[in-house]
Amino acid sequence: MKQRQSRRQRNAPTISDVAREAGVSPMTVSRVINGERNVRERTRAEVNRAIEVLGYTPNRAARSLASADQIIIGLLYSNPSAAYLSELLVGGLEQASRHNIQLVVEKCDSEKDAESVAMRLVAGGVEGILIPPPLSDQPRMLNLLHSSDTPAVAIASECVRENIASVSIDDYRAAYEMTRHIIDLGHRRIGFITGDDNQVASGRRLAGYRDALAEAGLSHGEELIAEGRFTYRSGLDAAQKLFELDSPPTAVFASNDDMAAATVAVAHRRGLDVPTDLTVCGFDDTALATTIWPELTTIHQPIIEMARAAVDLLAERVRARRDEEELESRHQLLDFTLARRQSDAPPPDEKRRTEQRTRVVAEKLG
Amino acid sequence: MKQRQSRRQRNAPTISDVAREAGVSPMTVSRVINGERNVRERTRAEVNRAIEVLGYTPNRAARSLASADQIIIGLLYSNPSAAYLSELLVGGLEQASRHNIQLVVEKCDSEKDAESVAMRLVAGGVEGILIPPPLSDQPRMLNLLHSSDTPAVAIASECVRENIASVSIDDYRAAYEMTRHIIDLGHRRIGFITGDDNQVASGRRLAGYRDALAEAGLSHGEELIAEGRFTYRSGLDAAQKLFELDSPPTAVFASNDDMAAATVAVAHRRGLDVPTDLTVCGFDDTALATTIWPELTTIHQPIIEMARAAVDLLAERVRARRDEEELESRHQLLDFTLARRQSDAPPPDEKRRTEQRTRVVAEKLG
DNA sequence: CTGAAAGCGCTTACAG
DNA sequence: CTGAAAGCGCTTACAG
Repeated sequence: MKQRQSRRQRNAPTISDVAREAGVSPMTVSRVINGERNVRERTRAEVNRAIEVLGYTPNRAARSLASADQIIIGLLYSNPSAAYLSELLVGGLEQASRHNIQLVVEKCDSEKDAESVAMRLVAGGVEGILIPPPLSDQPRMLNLLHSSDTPAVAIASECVRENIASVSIDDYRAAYEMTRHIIDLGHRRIGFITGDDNQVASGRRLAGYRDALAEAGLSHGEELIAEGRFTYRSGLDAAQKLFELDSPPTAVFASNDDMAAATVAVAHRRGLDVPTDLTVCGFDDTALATTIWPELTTIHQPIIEMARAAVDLLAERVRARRDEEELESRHQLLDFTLARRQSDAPPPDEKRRTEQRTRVVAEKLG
Repeated sequence: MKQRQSRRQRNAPTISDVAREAGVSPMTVSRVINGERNVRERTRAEVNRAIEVLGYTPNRAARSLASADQIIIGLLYSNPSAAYLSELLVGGLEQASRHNIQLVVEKCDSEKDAESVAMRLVAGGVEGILIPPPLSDQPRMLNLLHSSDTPAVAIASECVRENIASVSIDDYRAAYEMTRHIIDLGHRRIGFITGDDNQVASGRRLAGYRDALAEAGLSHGEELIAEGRFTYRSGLDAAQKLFELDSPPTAVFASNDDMAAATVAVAHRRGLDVPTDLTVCGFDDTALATTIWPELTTIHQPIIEMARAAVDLLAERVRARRDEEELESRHQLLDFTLARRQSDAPPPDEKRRTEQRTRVVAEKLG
């Protein structure tokens, strides 16, 4: 009879080696490893000695296969924010591997697609789902997760659902502080470009801006608030509108970096220097913020940490679900920072502003 | 007889479920999953359908337990290209998990840091390293990997080292084809903004531009070639220089999107419409290309596929190394595509161009 | 307190 | 090109 060739490649000692060395069964070794108490003290000591002698380390793959304690969670993303995604993945993967959690990353194309991909993931054994923006702001998506009772954590969204947790920064507070920062520089007429109506963050950022102004006694009408939709294109139009005001702002705070960049472009076309003639601030701290010139003062979100926190939160929920515990939804807020760069400055003095306005008018006439 | 209670906790589909669904043996499913080629096309299709239907994901623990051949590789990146990174991760992770390879993603801050992180990875059991740009263009990094005899694959770099493989697109060919595209639109004076001197791709892109012009009998002096360094800022200066020529170009081909975007900005400041008055093309197809207005015509690199290919190549090299085989370095070229968008058009007719030039001069004098 | 048996989900080695 | 069998290293469920 030919001997079947062994399949072992590494020759690390196994639980059976330890058992043989200690003169017990593998089961007993397993008990000792796992700290179960129903093992006679002498037996335990003997096993520990054998472990020591052989330099035994349990095989992780075998453990999680046998115990079925591995958690698989999914990260479902749609295309828009690629720069965002990279940080998300870095943070998420790190935390997942640390806790022996398998993170399945899936892309979907449309909103419709997202729902079917989510259901396929769940059908495929994924026990919880991580939803980054912009998916985390789609009511249908959240409703689906909610009604299918799938543990889920929404990132950078505070959409409240009973059984969905979230991790985000305090958009209201961040917008408030940015506005304060601009006020402290000496600005009195501060324009604002809003974000997309159907993202929750948009409203919060606007509210932060409003409250900071009100608190400083600078409330003015609605003319300094221009509507945007988070796209560069919409920022172009919104900035245009602000500059055409009879008394244009000396600073513009846009609800994201794309629109802030668009504002800088429009300012340049009109011959305004940033920040000497105009302060422009953004939100999000995407790659664009440090690509263009001048680099944008903006709000930085700790995306990597948010991803880590989201993984932890989700793992906790998945375990709770396995144990059939009820878990209330939890909304975790992480700290943002105000990244100050080259696009802000005190307002131009009155003389320079008059010169400018004259120049612009002259060009129009010419 | 009492039925023994099942131990399965999650009810994820297994390889047997897929096999049953597809009407084959688990072995065949395993072959399909692992991309072995000795499976009939029809069988393979059927298995893939079953996988899709059930939403099957292989259990990692079981795989690595059974195969005992788990490979750990590292992806070492430095900060610059975040949008790039996300695609890299998506492609790399997917392929890695497919082949049961553990991908350790590590970030480093500086070039110096990169070297120590690389060595730490290797000391910690990582058997091969993936190097994306801009690290893949740093001679010291490559030399280190080379001399420490660590299997490595450089992405988007064709730096030749004996034992380092690479995956990239044909930068020369891509630049050649973009230049041809601009010529075919009718342009005769085509400006070029170069990339950073110390990246290999820069030279190749320039050569592609040069050869396309020469072939079309359009070679002119060096005046239409402006030096850039891949940054937005350097693009601003380079574009400025091109526009100040006595006979400025009607089209500008920048060596990357950042500099193309800068060119658009400068054109706008000078009152030139893109693409009516000026065609601007970029390279890389980063997020910026579709953020700004007009969206840029540019060269798209299949980054996700490059990452996949890089993982495969690296795994092959790690295995070869385990078996103590010699493997010569391999340089794999993938296909790029020319993404045509809104920033290119035929050259303005002569009349309009004269008007423009007059306007610009008038502004200067005024 | 201890152990024999079965099984986790996959792959290797072999046979057709 | 396909499959039956054995085994990876551990744990669960059960029986003493």
